[in-house]
Amino acid sequence: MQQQKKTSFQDVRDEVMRRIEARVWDQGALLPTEADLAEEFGCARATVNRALRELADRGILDRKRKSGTRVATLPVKQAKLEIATTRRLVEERNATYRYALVSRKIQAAPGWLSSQMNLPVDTRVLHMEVMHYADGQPFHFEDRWINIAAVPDSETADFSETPPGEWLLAAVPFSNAEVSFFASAADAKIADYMACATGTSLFQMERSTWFQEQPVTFARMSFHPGYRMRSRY
Amino acid sequence: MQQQKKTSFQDVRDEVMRRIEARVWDQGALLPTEADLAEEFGCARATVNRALRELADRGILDRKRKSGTRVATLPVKQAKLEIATTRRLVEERNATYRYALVSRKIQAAPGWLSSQMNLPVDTRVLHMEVMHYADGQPFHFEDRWINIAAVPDSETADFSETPPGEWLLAAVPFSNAEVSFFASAADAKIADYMACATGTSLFQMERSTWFQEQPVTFARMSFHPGYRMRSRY
DNA sequence: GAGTGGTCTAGACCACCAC
DNA sequence: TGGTGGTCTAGACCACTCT
Repeated sequence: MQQQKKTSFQDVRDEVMRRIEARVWDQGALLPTEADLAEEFGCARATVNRALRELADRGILDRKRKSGTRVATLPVKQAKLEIATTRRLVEERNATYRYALVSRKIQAAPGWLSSQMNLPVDTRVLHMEVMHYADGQPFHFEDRWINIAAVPDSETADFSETPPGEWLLAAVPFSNAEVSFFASAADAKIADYMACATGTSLFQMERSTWFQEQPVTFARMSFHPGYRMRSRY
Repeated sequence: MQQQKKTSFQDVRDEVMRRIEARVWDQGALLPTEADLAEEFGCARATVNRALRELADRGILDRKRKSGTRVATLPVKQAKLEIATTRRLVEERNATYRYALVSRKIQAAPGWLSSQMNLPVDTRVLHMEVMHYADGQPFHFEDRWINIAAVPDSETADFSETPPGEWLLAAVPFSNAEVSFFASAADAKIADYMACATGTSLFQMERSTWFQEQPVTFARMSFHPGYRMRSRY
């Protein structure tokens, strides 16, 4: 039996993390320089650099040229939320996914939408209401608005089988989005679709999407009563 | 005027991203090998590697040994949520933060908590209820449970001035957490503290925290009516 | 077996910034 | 102005996995 031949950046990263947790280096403490650590661990400086960079990306370390590397004082933690299609959300729960197009209409953008998406007034938009089901139970109701100018094909696309979210993901694969989560009471229409009482507290998500600075779509999703969005960090 | 001397990994990353957006490489398409790209861009293979690795970390590319690098077909997008102290949340809104300790009691862990945090039954826990205000308006109500065995100092700590969340961040700086977000109706007690009607739909967050496999704390936070949690990706 | 990404090395130069 | 992290290079070997 002999030791692993080389020191990997994971080894360095894990050992540094261990020392931080063990308070060998307390919050705000200055770490040795990359060169010193490289010597201690018997590896190249680039290896130490990659290890420390990864911890800095996670917010565990603060790094500054000349000043050196310090343990972050108020670690800013980040929870990562996976934003997937509804189909995937449902199937991850081992439930059967079903989708229904409720309504579809081309119209001029209402004022609140123009302002929300930063669209010129009276832009032509495609408005759809759709429902997603998990094992036949209401999963969420989706109010979807698409800027036709940004995605001309949407005007003639068939959304009776393919949910607009999935269609857009294929049509505009790499977009930027702004998302917000909140709670609100079910109005009569949504209560009807969700098969719950009016006024029931529902988890909701709104998302605005851009592709190369151009507004593409806005969606409001109202989840079934009791829905939880989970994450680890 | 002359060109920048060297090709940076950012240059490579941005150019690859540009080609993906321009559909030069469509979804699922196989990219050239690292060696080929290095030659094309006139840089070292390590530079290409770093650029592609960064895009793979973002979920834009799928990489496999032997198979090569492909444009991800269903880009799994990740929204990053910053989990900060309530003080910071409030001050980011340019509001004045105020905190109040409502109740503090040491007791045996109730069954639901034992099961939630994976604690032995009847473990001694510190239970606190606290309120956070923004410009004097209720911001959120916090139901906080601390495993005294994991953080012995908590038993004698003074929480009349320092919120438990901030105290714990200093006491147990690098922990793992599981968080869930949902909507529920305000009960009588919370409605009272939040100065809203019973039954009002509130955005809520629950967080369980561990440090080195040991359960540390559980908190349920009920935000004021209308609260939105935002993120970009 | 062979092709591809994953990683490490040793050295070098640069950019930033506290002193 | 010097010290520190940021990055690039050229080469090498390894690990995974497809065929």
